[in-house]
Parts: sequence; C-alpha cells; structure tokens
Amino acid sequence: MAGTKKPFAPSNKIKESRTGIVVASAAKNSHLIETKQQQIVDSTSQIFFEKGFHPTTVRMVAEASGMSIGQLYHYVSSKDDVLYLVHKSIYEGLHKHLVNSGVKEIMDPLERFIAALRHSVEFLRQNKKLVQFAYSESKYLRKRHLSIVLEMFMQNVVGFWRQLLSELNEKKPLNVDLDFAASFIAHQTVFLALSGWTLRDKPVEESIDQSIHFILRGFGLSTDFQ
Amino acid sequence: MAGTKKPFAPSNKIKESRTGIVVASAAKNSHLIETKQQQIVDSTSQIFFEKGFHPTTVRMVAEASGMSIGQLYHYVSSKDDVLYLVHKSIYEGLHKHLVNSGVKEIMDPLERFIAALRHSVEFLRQNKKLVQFAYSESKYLRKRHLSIVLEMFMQNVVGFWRQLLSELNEKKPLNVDLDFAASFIAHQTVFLALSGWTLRDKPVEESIDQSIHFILRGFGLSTDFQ
Amino acid sequence: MAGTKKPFAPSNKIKESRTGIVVASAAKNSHLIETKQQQIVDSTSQIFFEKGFHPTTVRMVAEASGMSIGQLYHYVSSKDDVLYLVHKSIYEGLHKHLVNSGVKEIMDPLERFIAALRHSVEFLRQNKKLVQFAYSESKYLRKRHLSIVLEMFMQNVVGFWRQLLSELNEKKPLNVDLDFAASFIAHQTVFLALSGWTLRDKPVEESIDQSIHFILRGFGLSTDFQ
Amino acid sequence: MAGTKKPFAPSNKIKESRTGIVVASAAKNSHLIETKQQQIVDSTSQIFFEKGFHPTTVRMVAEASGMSIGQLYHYVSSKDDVLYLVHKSIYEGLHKHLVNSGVKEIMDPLERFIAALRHSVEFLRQNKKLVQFAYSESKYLRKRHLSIVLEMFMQNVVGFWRQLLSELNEKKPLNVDLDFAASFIAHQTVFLALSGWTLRDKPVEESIDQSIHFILRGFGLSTDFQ
DNA sequence: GATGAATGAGGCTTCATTCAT
DNA sequence: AATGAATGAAGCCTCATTCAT
Repeated sequence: MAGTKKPFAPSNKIKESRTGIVVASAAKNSHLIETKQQQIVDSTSQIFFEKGFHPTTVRMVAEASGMSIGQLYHYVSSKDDVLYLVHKSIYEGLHKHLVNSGVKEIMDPLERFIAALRHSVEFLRQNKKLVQFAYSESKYLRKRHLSIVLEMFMQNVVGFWRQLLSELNEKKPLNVDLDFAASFIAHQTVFLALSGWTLRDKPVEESIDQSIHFILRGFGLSTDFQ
Repeated sequence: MAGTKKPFAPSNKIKESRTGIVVASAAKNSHLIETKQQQIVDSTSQIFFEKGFHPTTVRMVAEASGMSIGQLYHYVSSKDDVLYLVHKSIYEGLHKHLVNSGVKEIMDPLERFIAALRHSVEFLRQNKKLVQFAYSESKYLRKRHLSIVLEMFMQNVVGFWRQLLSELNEKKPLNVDLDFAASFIAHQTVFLALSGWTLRDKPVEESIDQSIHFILRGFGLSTDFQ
Repeated sequence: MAGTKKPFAPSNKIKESRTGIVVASAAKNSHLIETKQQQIVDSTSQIFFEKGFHPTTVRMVAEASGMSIGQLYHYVSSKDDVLYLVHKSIYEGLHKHLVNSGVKEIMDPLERFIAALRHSVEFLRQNKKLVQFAYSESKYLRKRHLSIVLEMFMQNVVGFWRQLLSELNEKKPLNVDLDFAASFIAHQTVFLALSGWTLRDKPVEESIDQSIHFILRGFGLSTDFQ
Repeated sequence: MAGTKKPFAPSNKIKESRTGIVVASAAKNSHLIETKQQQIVDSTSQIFFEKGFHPTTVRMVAEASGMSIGQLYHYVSSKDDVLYLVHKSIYEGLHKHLVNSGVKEIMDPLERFIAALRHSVEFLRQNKKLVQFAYSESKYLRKRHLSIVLEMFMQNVVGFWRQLLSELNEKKPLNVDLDFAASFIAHQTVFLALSGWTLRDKPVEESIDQSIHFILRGFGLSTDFQ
C-alpha cells in the first residue's frame, strides 16, 4: 500500500472511464503513466503523512520520486493531483489489505468478523499517520476528487464490513441497522487507531483487546473470544 | 468558546506562568491583550475550521478580526500563535461547555453520565468542523504549544469523564480501567461527531441515540434509558 | 562621552543658531530638551555601536532611554535625528577628552605631542566600537547633518593636532605641511585603534608603542621616548 | 574584482569543501551557479558600496543583476549570502590585483616594496567606496562568513605584504616584527585610501607621495625613491 | 505632556508552475 | 521525453511614524 513500494491493482477500483479524466497527463504510454504515478505516490505518501499536504513542496515530491520536476509534471498535472493519487492509493490499499487478510477462509461468521476486526485495528494502528492524513487532509481535495475518494471508502471499506455483518446477521440476528453498523465499524476501527495516542502508559495490545471487546459488547455479542 | 464572542476564564486553565511566555505580544495593556486576542480567536476560528490553517492567510485573519496587520502583530507574534490560541480556545470552550451543561445537578450517577454523553455528542456534532480542525491541525502546532494543548485536553475533557465514571463506578462497579474508559469516551464522543458524514440518510437524532446505546452497552450498562 | 552617562557641554560646540534648526523638537523647555536628548544619546550610543544604525529599532532606542516612544518623538523628530545626535556627541566627546587630557600642561612641545598621541591612541582603542561606528555609519547621516559632523571633526580633532604640531614646529621645524600632518595624525590615531583586531597575539601595549614609534619616525622625530 | 565583470579564480581562495556549504543554491548546474553568482556580485557591489547593505533591497539586487527575484534566490539563499559573496569577491579581487601588479618582476626588494606600496595605495584610493564598505559592513556578515572573510584578508592581503617584507628583510634587516609590519601595512594602505576625504585641497598625487614617504620613514628606510 | 496602540508600506522569501533547451 | 532554470504572485512579518486618549 501507499509507502510500501509494492504496486498493486485493486480489483474493484473506480473506473476512470466512468468519471472522466481524473488525473491529466501529457504522457502517451498509459502503462508508463501508471507506473510513474505509482512511483510518485509511493514516494510521496510518507512525506504527506509526516509533514502534511501544504508543507510538502513539489520539489520534495519530485526528489523523493527520483524524478525531475519536469518529469513529475509530465505524469501529473498539479500538486492537487498528487494529493488525489495518494488518497486513492490509500483506499485501494485498505481494501486490498482487508481482502488479502485471509479472513474469508474462516468459516464461522462471528469468528470471521472478530478476526477481521482485529486485523483491521492492528493494521490501522500500525499506519496511524496514514489514517490521520486520510482523515484530515481529504478536505484539500478538489470537489471531484473528493467525491471519488468518498465513493471508494464506501465501496472498499464500508462495503467490506457490510458484507461481513450481513453474513453474521444471517446466523445470529444483530438487531441493528446493518448499514449503520457497517459504517460505524469502519469509523470505529479508524478511531481506535487514532485514539491510541492518549493512552500513554498502556501496552498497545491491551488497548486493542479492550477496544474489540467494547465493539462486540456494543453489538450485544459475546465477549468470550480468544 | 471559539466563535461565540463570550470571553470566559476557565477554572482550570493552564497557567501561563508555569509554562513561560506562550504567546508574546508587544502590547503593554494586558487587559487589551486579552480582549484583542479573544477578538482574533473569535474571528479566526471559523476561517480555520472552514479553510484550514495553511490556506488561511494572515491578511484574512487581520481582516476578519477587524484589525490592520500591524495591529494583529501587536497582539500576537506569529501566525503560529494564532493557531495555538484557537486550539486553546477550543479546549477551554469544550471544558466550559461540559461544566455548564448542568449535568452536575443530576443526582443519579448513571443518569448523569448518560445526560453528559448526550450533551457532549450533540454539542460536538453541532461543531463538527471545529472538532475536525482540532483533530487534524494540531500537528501544525509548535512543540511547546502542542504539549500545552494536549495537557488541556487531558485535564479539561478526559478529566471530566474520569470524574463522572469514577462517581458511576462507586455506585455500580464498571469492571474497566477508569482511565482507559475516560480517554475512550473522550475520543468516542469526538468520533461520533465526526463519523456522521457517512450516514447520509439517517436522521441525526437516530444516529446519536444509536451511538449512545452503543457506548452504554459497550460498558455493560443497561440500555433502558430515556 | 557617548555611552558613559556623563553629560558634558563641550566648550566649542557648533552653535545651532548658526546652522538653523538641526534637530526639531516639539518641546518648549529648551533645557529639558537638552537633558532628554542627552539621555537618549547616552543610552542609544552603545546600541548603535554594537548593532549598527539600521538594525537598531526606534523601540529599542525608546526602551534603552527609559522613555515611551511618544516621549522619544517629543524630543527628537526622527530616527535620523538620533543618528545625528550620536555622531555629534561622539565628536564633542573626543574633543573634550583631548582637551581634558592634561597634556596642555606639559611644557616641552615634543613631550606634549607624544603624550597626546599616546593618550589619544589609548582612548580610541578603548572605544573601538565607537570609532568604527563613527567611521562607518556617518554615511547614513542626512546631508546637512553630515556636513556639521565633518565640520566638528575638523575643528575638534584635526584642529587640536594642528595646534600641537604648530607648537612643535616652532621649536623644531618639521618639514611637512602642517595641515596635512594634522589630518594625517587624526586619521592615523583612529586607524591605530581600528587596526588592532588583526594583531591577534600581540599585547595591546606593545602594538600601541610600535604604532607611536612609527608615527614619530614617520615625522623624522627621535624615537627615544619613554 | 567586484564590479569589473571579469570572472577569475584566485589561486589561494578558501576552499569551500573545507568549510562546508557556504552559499547554498538550488541550482544543479554548478557552472551556471558560478556565472550567475558572479553576475549578482558584479551588479550588486556598486549598489552596496553606494547605499550600504541594509538600504539595498533584494529587489534592487535582482533588478541590477538582470534577474527575477525568483531566479536570484535560485542562486543564492538569502540576502546575507549576497553580502558574503560581495565581501569574498572584494578580497579575491584585492589579491588578484596585488599579484597582477607586476611588481614581482622588479628585482630589487626595496624598489619592489615601494612599487607595491604605490600600486596598492593608488588602487585602494580609486576604490574608496569599496574599501569603506569592506571595513564598515563586514560586521553584518554571519559568523561563519565573517571568519572566512577574515581568513581571506590574512592570506590574500597580509600574506602578500609579509612576503615582500620578508624579502626586503633579507637584504636589509628591518628591525621590526615582520608579522606586525605586514599587518600594519595592510591596514595602513587601507587607511591612506580612506583618509583622503579630509584633505580637501591637496592634489591626490601629492598626498599619496607623502603617505608613502611616511611609511618608509616609519620603517627607517631611505626616502630617496622616485 | 505622556502614552503606547495603530497603521500599512514595504522588506525578505517561497514555491507551484511553465518553457526553452 | 526529460531537464531544471526561470517566473512572479503572494506569503509572513517589521518598524518608523502618527495620533487618539
């Protein structure tokens, strides 16, 4: 995912053809474009996460990407584009991570749900800066870019939880609105990652456990896991 | 609180004398300093919430405050100072809001807790931009300012919940670490305010209710409130 | 002299009545004006010497003088005025120092000359910053102020040496143009004060001796003094 | 030298590699950096000499250099850098001038010394503003820059005289400390250039002659030159 | 007379973007 | 296609001076 130097091609990515030209590029070879844009995103993500969008200069982006400024602008038409590409990459990465987590192979819906929960919280906690960035600086996206990114969040993340919850519900009725719950969990996991910072003296593990307990109880689910 | 034009003096505000000069000012009349700084904070908060720190120019700040740039810099020594003052005002305001909510007069600890919860979530939801800002752009605070602001959060907000939980715990043991729980709630309420944006079609009331239910159940507390 | 907090009234100071209003002041009581201006000069000199004219702000001047900015501008009409007053004070001080050196009481013209030389070099060396300032920043004086200051230099300093040389010449013809020599010595002594900085490892005493030797030999005068 | 538009590479210039990055530049083409920095120095020197460092604005520097402000900052990282470059250029120019004066080809050490003296005084007198500037405004150099500039003065100028004096001393013992004398002459020549301003009515030639006489006699050397 | 708050032009510097090479 | 030098608007901040209180 963003910053890990491993390009990936999410299966259900938003088709650009459906939304018009989203990131203009002067380049012709579309494969090259994707490669280079990925290169830009990979290098820039960490800088954005660390410093934020505005304090990061285009020069930094170019240098981190190992490109000249000219080349950078060849594959990207503005700094705003880079912001969008980084956000896009974040949500693609999240989705990929959830899908590749292997929880799908767990047969019992509740166990599967709990495993996904733990998996997700751990991952998000390890990528706190990423999460913070996605939460904070989406407001600097251009309108069109913002709506694409929101759409990705709904499909890639909320949709994932909706699916798990729906399977869980079939076995054991949850007595909540599933859409609400899916959205709630999507945010709740994010929140658990972000909130860690105040619990100074607690070991991370413990707070993750407590958080998951909390969610499960919130849903009226037994707490006797693990 | 920020944007409400009502100066106030929170009871437990961080003493500046303990932390050195935090916001330098060339002015000699210390009453005027407070008034003018409040004026700056009041006018600037909304702009910061709307546009963010970096996109807001000093000129905008001055104009919104009804001051010349020179005057602005008479009461504040940098744009960073304004960022700090706005953050400070936010946490002072939060504290003031919690304290003035009237929940202290509710005798039953559980009822009191629930009322505070509802009060808080409603308030935060009404000030979503503020919350988002406090969460996002604290990272642009100078180190010294950041640590003061964190301290305020711990004292003014977490401390408030810690107190309520402790009272609740006396009557009905909660079986959780109270510090953890206090911090958890402080964040959880914030989160509930922020997360609203995805629940497009739900009436606000309903989602607030569900959220509070969720928290109470998470703590193993009865749900039969209201 | 300037910076030493001891006001003085040089005997042959340039009459302001002869040169028009040189430093305007809104004040009426002319004695008060002089006192306050002296106060300003005394406090400001050291700052000017240390930081230079441009880096010194009017606020610093006021603070150092123990006045409000308003009061300062009451006794002085601009920062340029302060620059002039400081320069004026320097030359008045130089003259006063030469006159009060006591050399006049030495009967032998050569001895008197040598004593004055030593006296002067020592004094200037002790006030290197002052000398440097007078040399460097006179160029920021307004035209009218500059010409007054030059005139003071000619009368107060060059004139002093002209007198001594003339007395010396009567006893022992010097075979040089006396005007040239007087000017030469005036500068030479200044120069000796300033040049000290490169002779890192030499004791000051020694270099003063060598310098005086040098001047005397340059004039073809015996070197067997002291 | 500064203002003469002739780039040069002094043989004993301070190596920048020994002193770290002295003037940062965003440019990549190092040849261009040198050319443009020279261009900046050449155009700016005269302005600095005339108006001084502080009264000269960056805009003036850019305009005089035929560059946009952005371009200027591409080759120089601050106004302070320009101050340093101008000082550096002055001392490189001085050295170059001394070395190229042709005095090395004069066989007799005394004649050579006298020729160098005359050469130097004439040059400095013709560049009075430059000298005044170098003397006055070096105090506005950053510490690191100042120490480099002082080192250049010691190597390029004092070192030059030290060499001549040492050759002279071999033929005719001078009975003075050679280091002291070299430093003395370096300053004395500067002084002679600067002091001219008071000798209003004298032809320049005459005062130069007298000055040189003076120095030679000061060293106990025959006066029968020319 | 005294104060110091207010003014705002102008200083230095940055940086997204363009374009000649 | 690639480079990075060039642009200049705009950002933050300072400070000599004025003027209401």
